[in-house]
Amino acid sequence: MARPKEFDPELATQEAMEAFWEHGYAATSVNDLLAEMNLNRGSFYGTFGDKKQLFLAALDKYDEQHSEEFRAVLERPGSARAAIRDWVMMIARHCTGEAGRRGCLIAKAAVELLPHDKDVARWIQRMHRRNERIIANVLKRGQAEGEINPRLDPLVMARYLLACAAGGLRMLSTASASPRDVREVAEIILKALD
Amino acid sequence: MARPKEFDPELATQEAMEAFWEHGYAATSVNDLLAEMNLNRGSFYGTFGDKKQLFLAALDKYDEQHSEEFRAVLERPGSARAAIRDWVMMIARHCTGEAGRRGCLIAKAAVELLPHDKDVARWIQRMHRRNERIIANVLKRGQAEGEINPRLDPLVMARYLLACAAGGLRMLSTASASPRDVREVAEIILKALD
DNA sequence: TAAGTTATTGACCTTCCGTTCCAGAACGCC
DNA sequence: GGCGTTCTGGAACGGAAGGTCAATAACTTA
Repeated sequence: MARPKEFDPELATQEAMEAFWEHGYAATSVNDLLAEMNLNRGSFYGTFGDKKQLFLAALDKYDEQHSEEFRAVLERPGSARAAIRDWVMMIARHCTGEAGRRGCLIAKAAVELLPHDKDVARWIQRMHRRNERIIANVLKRGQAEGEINPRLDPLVMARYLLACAAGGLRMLSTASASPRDVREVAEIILKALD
Repeated sequence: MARPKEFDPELATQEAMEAFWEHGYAATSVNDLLAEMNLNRGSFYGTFGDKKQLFLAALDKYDEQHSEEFRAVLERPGSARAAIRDWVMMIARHCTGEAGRRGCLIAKAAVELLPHDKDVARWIQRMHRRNERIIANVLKRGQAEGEINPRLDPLVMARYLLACAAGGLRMLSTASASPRDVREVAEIILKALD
């Protein structure tokens, strides 16, 4: 019973996410965002509150899209061990080429804002725990089915995999390592499952 | 044969480094720097050129101080294997408590500036290659002395250790993992040397 | 002590920052 | 077709950003 929006907030959030992903939080000005989102200031502040709230929405959108991709691999039926392997190799692929250059939005947010921003700190910690749990569950299944060394602690191992794959391989990409270099390191990471 | 500076440029660079380390590049304004360095604008621009040049100088200073600490452990005489182990555990210690909260200035610089800043990109790549070389040399020595599996490729292994220790453990610290969590993951990383 | 050089100081410049506000336009409902 | 409500477009805000500049001060050398 009022004038409808002329833009799609979901699509606009997507554009904002891409902009933040490319340039980081501080280096993306509201003007940049308006241009990328094809919005004017009134619509921007009326819909999204302010820059910070939009950033958190962009984090949600990023996680939504990427966690879905990862969970599809990790939680598929069949070999748990192969699922872990494919997940690590998927990250390795994300760490080279164009996608690798951009890095991971969540990691960028953590480095740029986490020490001082309590909202972002909470958000990141929540995601990290969730991811640990997802991987630990796959490991437990692999242990139950005899594919993974049953003497390993699933939660510690999940932490290891998450840190080395999501953190370590990303670091290689910032050092502009070749796809082959990244794959070689990924293989060593996976050896820990034996 | 002219008026001498009233401040110590080295000390001022140190203060600038701490400020950048704490808040990142973009979020540290020139005004912030002036306050931390106890300088006025004229002296600042006269001595350091501009914000960006000062940042590169701060990176140098950071590397100078920290690489010395790491090399002292890595290149000491005695067991190469123990040296690698102590180095990883030293990083683990750096990833908890107050130091862990701040993270690593170089990693922060990489994430914040690398995709778009060619100067920083070059700087980071140079450092990364140097660090790879240092670790690979220790690994080679360990292999020659029969302490480390001789079938491992020293350079690949160096990349692995650097990525997982300097990149992976740092990630745990951003997720505010406990010292014990970090140590457990560090132990798994070191298992790859067997 | 005078000349030459460099450091200090603080005012000042332009540009951009994130945000607010308001007049006008577009819709659903009575 | 008026009415209430929301959205749009853009001007305007105060302040902070990075950087410049000219006047003054402090030192060395001749």
